[in-house]
Amino acid sequence: MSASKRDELIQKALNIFYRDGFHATGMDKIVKETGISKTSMYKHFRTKDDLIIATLRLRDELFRNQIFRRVEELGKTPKDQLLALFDVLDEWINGVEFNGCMFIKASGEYPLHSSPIHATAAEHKKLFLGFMLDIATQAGAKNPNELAEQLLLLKEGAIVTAHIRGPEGVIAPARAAAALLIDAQID
Amino acid sequence: MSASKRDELIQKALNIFYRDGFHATGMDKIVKETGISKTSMYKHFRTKDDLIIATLRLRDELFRNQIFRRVEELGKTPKDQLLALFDVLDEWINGVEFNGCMFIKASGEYPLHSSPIHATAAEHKKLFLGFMLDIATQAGAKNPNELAEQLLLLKEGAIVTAHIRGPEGVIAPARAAAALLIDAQID
DNA sequence: ACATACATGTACCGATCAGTACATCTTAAC
DNA sequence: GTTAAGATGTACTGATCGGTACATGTATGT
Repeated sequence: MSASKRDELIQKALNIFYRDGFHATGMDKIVKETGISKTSMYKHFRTKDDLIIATLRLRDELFRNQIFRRVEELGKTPKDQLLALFDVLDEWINGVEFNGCMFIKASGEYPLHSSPIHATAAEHKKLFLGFMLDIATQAGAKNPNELAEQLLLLKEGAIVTAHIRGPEGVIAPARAAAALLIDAQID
Repeated sequence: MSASKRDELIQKALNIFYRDGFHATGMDKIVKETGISKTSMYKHFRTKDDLIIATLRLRDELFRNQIFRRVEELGKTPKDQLLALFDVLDEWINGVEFNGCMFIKASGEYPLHSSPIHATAAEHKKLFLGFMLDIATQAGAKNPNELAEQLLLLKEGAIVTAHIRGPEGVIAPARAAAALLIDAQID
């Protein structure tokens, strides 16, 4: 299977898993919706779980790159970027394809910490926290570890709440809370 | 089926769904682990989805009662109770049976807002927000709606993060953030 | 002993599941 | 034309899925 076919499979499978869930999506549905044959799929992925992990890794890469880029566009200084995260979240949760956090869903469906799928979701969160920590450090936060963690918790809470309830009335209080926390640590 | 048998089924099914997920749990597994026959199950629940909804409703009741009681035990004043929520969360996420939020999992596996299961999860969140709003109002918050929402977002973020990464280093920053937000609104 | 209510046990239905096997097709290079 | 690589299509395996049907067992009241 060519690399481009493999990438196409992962991208399309990602969209289906994100929309419908992991257990609720069988391999036959993926065949039907991607137009890629089952034989081809099993040429690149030993198991369905391996395909799921590949989709999570792609999602991690696309997601962090997108957020990083957007946050840099919207925020001129590191301090501004910390707050800009919530503007980026606002754009996302109000988008038509918003369906919550793929990693939260993955760890919900694969709850054991020993599961490679759960581990991949945990890895994403770790990387994202590192991303936040970098910016908080650059912004001169008094306790960048704490601030990064707090902003991450608000982010996760906002995403989950927007997914369950809908996006209304979620980002404004999150952003206000973030502003307060940021101002408490950064001049 | 007697009421007590029905309650037993719901309680046991709740534990299984919470531990293993909804789609990953078939009716035969529930039969095997509860010792209740399939015929009996279908005497009280038209469908598996109906059983899931019953487990979510029970979970909502037990959860809110438990949190409410514990928060009142740990916090003398409404202001203290707002912060005490995070101590209660700390107890929960460090417990051996902690497996994240059942409602977040449910809405993850049933993403459509039109799904009765998703709607039941959303209802729980709405009720919990109301619970927080009551305490914030009693505590004399300047903007109780905002404060309640912010504390809920921190709570959701803490739960989700503890489930994905493990409980370490989650509640301390959440609690510190909550303290700051509370002090900003309540003398 | 009999009737009734409650419950169990399990075979069965049609469908779907992950993964395998293999025949066949398409394209490209030589 | 031949070979090789990449891919499709689909039947198949054994298992599981939600839900139904029905025979059988148990407990209780009369």
